[in-house]
Amino acid sequence: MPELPDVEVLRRYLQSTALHHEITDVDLRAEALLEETQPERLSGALVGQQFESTRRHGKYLFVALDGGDWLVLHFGMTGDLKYFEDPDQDPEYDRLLLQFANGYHLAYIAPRKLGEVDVIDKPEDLIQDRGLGPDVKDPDFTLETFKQLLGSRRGMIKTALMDQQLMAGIGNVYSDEILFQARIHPRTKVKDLDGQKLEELYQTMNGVLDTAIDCQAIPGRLPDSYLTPQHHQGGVCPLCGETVQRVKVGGRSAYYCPNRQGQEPGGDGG
DNA sequence: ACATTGACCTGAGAGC
DNA sequence: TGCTCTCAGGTCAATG
Repeated sequence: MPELPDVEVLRRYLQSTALHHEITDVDLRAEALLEETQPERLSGALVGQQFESTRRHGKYLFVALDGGDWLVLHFGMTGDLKYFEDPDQDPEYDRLLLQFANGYHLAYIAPRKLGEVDVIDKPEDLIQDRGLGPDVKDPDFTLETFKQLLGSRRGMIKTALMDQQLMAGIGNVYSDEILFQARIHPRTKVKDLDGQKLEELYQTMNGVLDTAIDCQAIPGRLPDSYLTPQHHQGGVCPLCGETVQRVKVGGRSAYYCPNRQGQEPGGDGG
């Protein structure tokens, strides 16, 4: 779930619920989620403070505290947030639970504990330390940027789209959705895409990400023409009914429609 | 450079 | 019911 659109939806959710309430208690139930923060610093930075604003870079969510620190949340493969009042609504697998002075709670949910919770001085530090590329939804991420980054790539397009060091935000599901909408086979070599095709891909990428955000990143709300709800074995192409194919790309399962996106590329060389 | 694999950690679902 | 196996939306490190 938590790729750029999902994280953007979570950012807006937190923004509209948990801002400007004093944090009165912090309960971290899985210390392994802390990658570069001492447990004491977490509560020390949060208790008595309020969330002031939010930022997102790729799949990372940053929340500014009025004390000057930033809370970092990364959602791994299964992370989620829930803001609630009634303790009976405390969700399963809540790994971090914040209590606010208004009686509400914010739960960070991570069944697989593959996410990250940290407190840092500023987002730029983490972006630099992790070597993240530019966020693909940043206004500065232009067609020219996109073409320039891909210009030196020799590998497959799906791998490039998912490389957070190259460009940040796209994961396995949305890379497949973007390539499906652009009618490009996931194993296509970047160098085999001409300028025209790259421009189409760029426009498609923006369209898919914007649409997904508009749909709250809920697969069932996506347009009927979207592949994402069929992103599993036995799924069928929403446009032609062909059974989707699964291939390994960069260690991940890529799903695509062999009818609309072609068979394995390569061989004839043009 | 790039591809591949395994590790991290846990749960869901299928098959027996 | 219980066991085993495979897969899962991410990231990182090690190895060809």
